[in-house]
Amino acid sequence: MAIRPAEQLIHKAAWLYYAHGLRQDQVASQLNISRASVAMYLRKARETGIVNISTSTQLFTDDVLARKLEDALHLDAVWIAPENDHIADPSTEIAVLAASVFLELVKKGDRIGVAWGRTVYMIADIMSYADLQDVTVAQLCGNLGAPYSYRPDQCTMEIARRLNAKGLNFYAPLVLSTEELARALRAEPVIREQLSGVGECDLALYSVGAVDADSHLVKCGALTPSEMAELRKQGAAGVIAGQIIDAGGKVLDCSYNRRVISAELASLRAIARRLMVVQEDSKFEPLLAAIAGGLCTHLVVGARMAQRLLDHAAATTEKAS
Amino acid sequence: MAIRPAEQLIHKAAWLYYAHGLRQDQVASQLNISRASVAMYLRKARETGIVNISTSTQLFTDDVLARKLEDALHLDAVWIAPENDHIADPSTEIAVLAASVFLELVKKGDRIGVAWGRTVYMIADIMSYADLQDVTVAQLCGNLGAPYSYRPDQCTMEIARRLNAKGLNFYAPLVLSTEELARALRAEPVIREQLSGVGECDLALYSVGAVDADSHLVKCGALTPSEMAELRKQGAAGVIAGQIIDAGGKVLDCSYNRRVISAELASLRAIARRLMVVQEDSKFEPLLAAIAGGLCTHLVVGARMAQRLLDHAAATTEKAS
DNA sequence: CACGGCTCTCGACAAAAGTCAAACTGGACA
DNA sequence: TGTCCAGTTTGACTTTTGTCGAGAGCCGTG
Repeated sequence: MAIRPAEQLIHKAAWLYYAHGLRQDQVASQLNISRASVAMYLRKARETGIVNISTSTQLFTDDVLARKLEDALHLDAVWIAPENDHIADPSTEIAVLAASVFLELVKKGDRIGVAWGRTVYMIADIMSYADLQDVTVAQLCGNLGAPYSYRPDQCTMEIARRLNAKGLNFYAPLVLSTEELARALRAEPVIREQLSGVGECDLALYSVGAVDADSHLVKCGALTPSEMAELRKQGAAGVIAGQIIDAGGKVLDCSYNRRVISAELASLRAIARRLMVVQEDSKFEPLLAAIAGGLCTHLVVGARMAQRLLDHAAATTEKAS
Repeated sequence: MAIRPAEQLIHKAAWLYYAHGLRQDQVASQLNISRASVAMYLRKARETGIVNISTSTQLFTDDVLARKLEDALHLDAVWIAPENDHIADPSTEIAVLAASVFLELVKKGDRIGVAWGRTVYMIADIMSYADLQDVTVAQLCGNLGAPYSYRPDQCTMEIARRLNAKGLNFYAPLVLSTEELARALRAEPVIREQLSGVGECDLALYSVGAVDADSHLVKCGALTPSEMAELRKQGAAGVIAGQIIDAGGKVLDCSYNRRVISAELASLRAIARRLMVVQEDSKFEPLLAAIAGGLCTHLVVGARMAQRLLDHAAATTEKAS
């Protein structure tokens, strides 16, 4: 990890330019190189996270709607991505926002737990690089050899790479074929240690999955569409870190869940900051379930979803009174 | 604290430009304003800390010398500002570095204790703005009505202003004329509360003062040159947050110290991260005393001072063996 | 209602930064 | 030793950004 001479130069150029406010040609003459090289070094510095340019995400919390949602759902912070007509792709907007929010929440020395899914991977993919020292990114659930790029281990590793952090992968499959095997595996020292480490995380990043044929669990072969439909009838409302939860946000009592190797919900709740990001409007019920289960303290959603959540909360309190 | 419409625009422009990577003219057409206005908004955004551009200070820790110092003095981290011939003003360089380091160490929700002095004020003055929410900057010692701009309360307030944080000033003078009065004042609920709050700080920022006629304490009239000389004879080695310490880093047993209203050294040591910045080469002995007293976990110094510290440490261990 | 004083905005120009093909390095290898 | 290659570095060019003075709107005031 010793700094290579080339990197030295990048650091120096970045320092002179960004911290001292010199112009590129001044930096160039200080370092005895051409201005073009300086420009190149600076680009590298930005790309690798040697310099960090971050914009405050205040704008998205200062929304009245966001404040109301925080109150109504008892969340620590809510960010709402606008979904006007002239915004090309709301779901990308949400991911960009989520990436910014995430970077704002990460601190040096943190241990971060990440789950997986299209959303999480999209955030990882969009996220800018940062040079955080002493950060660990830990996988929250077992692996699934999916034909997609967003496998659990890939989500973890990509985020670790972006933050220049240590990636901690899970050495187990997400689902096993029998409950005994899952139990036995969970008792393995390596796995047990990893699972118990979840509660020591300072920050979690995940989304919530839908309980339908489009779910990752189905796409990746962990469950068949009919099994999924059956679970739904039994009360499945959402998927968190590979586990099925009911409308109350509790682990559903079913064979599938007993065969899963993943972080216990109690461990997740022990994480101080739990950032949940939901892109799809269709994930309304799953999100409600996750919130009911206290699985989220920080929330990033689109404007439509936010409105729906607020309407629902209002209707619920009205009914109660 | 509600966002004004103008600030809304600044936020939006900053977001589109920095987070989405649009060009200024694209931002301008999105927001239906001229490109010149966008440029102006972006400057404001940078100036007010809505966007944060920070460069990693790795370069200055990755120095071999820095590593050795960390080991030799048992410090958590050391940053060394270069002092080559072509660096115009080493002391400014140290302050710039210290400001960056400081911003890197601050986290949201932190409570920060700051002492005072030329160095601290210079850091505050040089420090770029940031939009940290939920940060408190607390004054570590009583006030001194000095004919300088770097009064204790001003150091505190300026840093608070830069971070967009809450400033917590001390409602007491630094030195009183009698010990009784100091004791009585320390017992006052307001003051007592403030003093006991020091230990709850997450981060401290201070320098160490010299024990000579140039000391702030003398310049500001807290002590006469001859009193200072007398204290020196009694073993005074440095000044920390307005208090005189001996070579071992302990509070010197003297009337002056008993008349001072300031954070107890034990409270200071209870702060997890203690950033000490020393600009002047002449403050070698005071710095040694501060380090001996465990008053510093993170250190920013110039190259010459670093070398001297290391030589001293080597000599000391040699003698011991 | 006309008048300064004020802020905000814009167009045009100047300055700075980004980019690219070509030249140049310093090994690795035949 | 020569040649090839991958990665830098550079000068020249283009694009983007910063700035400044002029003008437009907008108060409170005489």
